[in-house]
Amino acid sequence: MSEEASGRKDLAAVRGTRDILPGEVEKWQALEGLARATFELYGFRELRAPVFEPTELFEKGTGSTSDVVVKEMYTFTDKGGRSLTLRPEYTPSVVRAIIEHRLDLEGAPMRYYYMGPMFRYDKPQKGRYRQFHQIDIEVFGEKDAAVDAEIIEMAHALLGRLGVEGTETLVNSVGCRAGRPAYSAALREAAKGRLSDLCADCQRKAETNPLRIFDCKIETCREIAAAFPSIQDFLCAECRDHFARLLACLDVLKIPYRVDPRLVRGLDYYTKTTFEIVSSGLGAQNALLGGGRYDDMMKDFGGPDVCGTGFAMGIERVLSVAEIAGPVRKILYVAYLGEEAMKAGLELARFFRANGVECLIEYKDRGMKGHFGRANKLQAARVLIVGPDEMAKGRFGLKDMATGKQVDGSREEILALLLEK
RNA sequence: GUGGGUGUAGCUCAACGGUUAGAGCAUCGGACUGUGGAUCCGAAGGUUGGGGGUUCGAUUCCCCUCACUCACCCCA
Repeated sequence: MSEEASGRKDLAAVRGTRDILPGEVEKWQALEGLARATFELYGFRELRAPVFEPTELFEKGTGSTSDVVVKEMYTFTDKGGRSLTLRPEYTPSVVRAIIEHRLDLEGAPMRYYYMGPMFRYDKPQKGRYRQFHQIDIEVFGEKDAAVDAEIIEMAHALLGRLGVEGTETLVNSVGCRAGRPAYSAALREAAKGRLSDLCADCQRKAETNPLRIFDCKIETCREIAAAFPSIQDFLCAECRDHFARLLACLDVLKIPYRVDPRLVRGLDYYTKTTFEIVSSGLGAQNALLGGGRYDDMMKDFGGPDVCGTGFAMGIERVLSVAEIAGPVRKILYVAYLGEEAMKAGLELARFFRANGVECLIEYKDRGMKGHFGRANKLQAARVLIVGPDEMAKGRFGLKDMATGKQVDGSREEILALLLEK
C-alpha cells in the first residue's frame, strides 16, 4: 500500500512547516534587513547559537512546568545517547553562551540579537507553526527599568519601519520570587470562594493556573475576576519602584501603553517586567512580540548573577500585517539570434554581471518575437539585442520595455546607460 | 491534545447518485524565421487527498485516515 501511495503527498513538507518561495522570500529579506539596521542603531550585535541544545537547557531555563517544555518540544536522542532538543525559544541559548564564553567579563555591552527558526510541537493554526521564525533580542547586566522601556521603544521603532499599524502595547509586572507565590495563593483563595459561579474551565484553572482565569471570555467569569486581588498589591517595594520607573520611562519615550494586570505569559522565568505588543490584524494568535525581564536565569544556570531582559518577535505574524515590499528588480534579458550570437550574448552577460547588472540569458533557440515575448513574460526591464548584424558592427541594441524606446551602442556605452538609472 | 469547516488540473472554481469529470487563468505548440503585451487555433495536464464501505453504478452518501483551515489550549 505504501509503495503505491502517491509520491506527491508523501513528499510534502511536514505538518506545521512550509516553504518560503521566491516572491515571498523578498519580504523576509527586507524585514531581516530592517531589523538588523534598527538593532545596530541601539548597540546590538548578532549572536548565533546552535539550533539544538541539550534538553536539560530548556528544562532548566524555559521551565519544567511550562507547556512549552511539558508537551511541545522536539526532543530526540542522538547516536551518542545524548538527549537533544530543537530549540523552542532562544533565550536559554544566549544565557548559556554568555556563561560558556564568559562574555560578562569582556566589558562590551551585552546586547544581542538573533533571527532564526524555532520549533514547537503545537497544533498549527493561523499565525502558529511547528517551525516558526523569531527575531530575538536580549540585554544583560542592566537592572534599571529604563532598559526595559528602551527595548519596548526599539520594538516600536522597528514595527514603524515595517509599516505595522493598529498595535497595542501591554505591560505588567509579575513581581519577583518573593511576591509571586503569595499572589497565586491569594488568587486561588479568591477563586475558591466563588468556585460554583465560575465556568468549568475556570474551575480547573483555579487549581492549575489561577492567573489565567483573567483570560476567560465568559461575562460572569470576567465580572467575578474583576473583584479578584491585583498583582500590583503583592509587589515588594523594589518591584513596585521598578514598575513605576518603567512606566515613567515609557512616558519619556512617548510610547503609548496599557497596564494589563492579567498579562502573565507562559514561560516560567519572568520577573518584574512583562510586556506584549498585540495586533488587531491577526486572528486568535494576536501577539506580534512578547518578552520581559528574567533576572534569575543566569544565576540558576550556575553562572554569574547577571540580570536579563528581552523580547521575541514572531516573523510570520509580523509579516502578515507588515507593509513592506521587496526591491524592484531591473532585469536585462539577452535576446540573440543563432549559435554565434548566443556565444556573444553569453560573454556580454558575463561582462554586464561583472559590472553589477542583473542579467538573464536562456538557452532556448527562439525567434526575435519569441525572445520579446519571453522578456515580457519575465517582466524584464530591458532587452539586449544580439544578432549577426550587431556582432558585425560591434554595436548592440538596448530596448526599454516600458517605453519601447531602443538605442544602440558599444557594450561600454550600453553599460553606462544601464548604470545611470 | 479537544472541537468545527474544507479537500476535484499548476491556480480559482463547476459537475441531480448515472456516458469519456468540465471551464477560466497559467503552461506548451502553431498562425508569426529581426522586435513584447493582443487575437485566433491546437495540445498537454486528474487514480476527484488516501483507504474501506453502501449501491447495478460514488466526485456526490457513510466510516477511517492524512492534509489544510478556524477556534479552544498555549504562545511568536
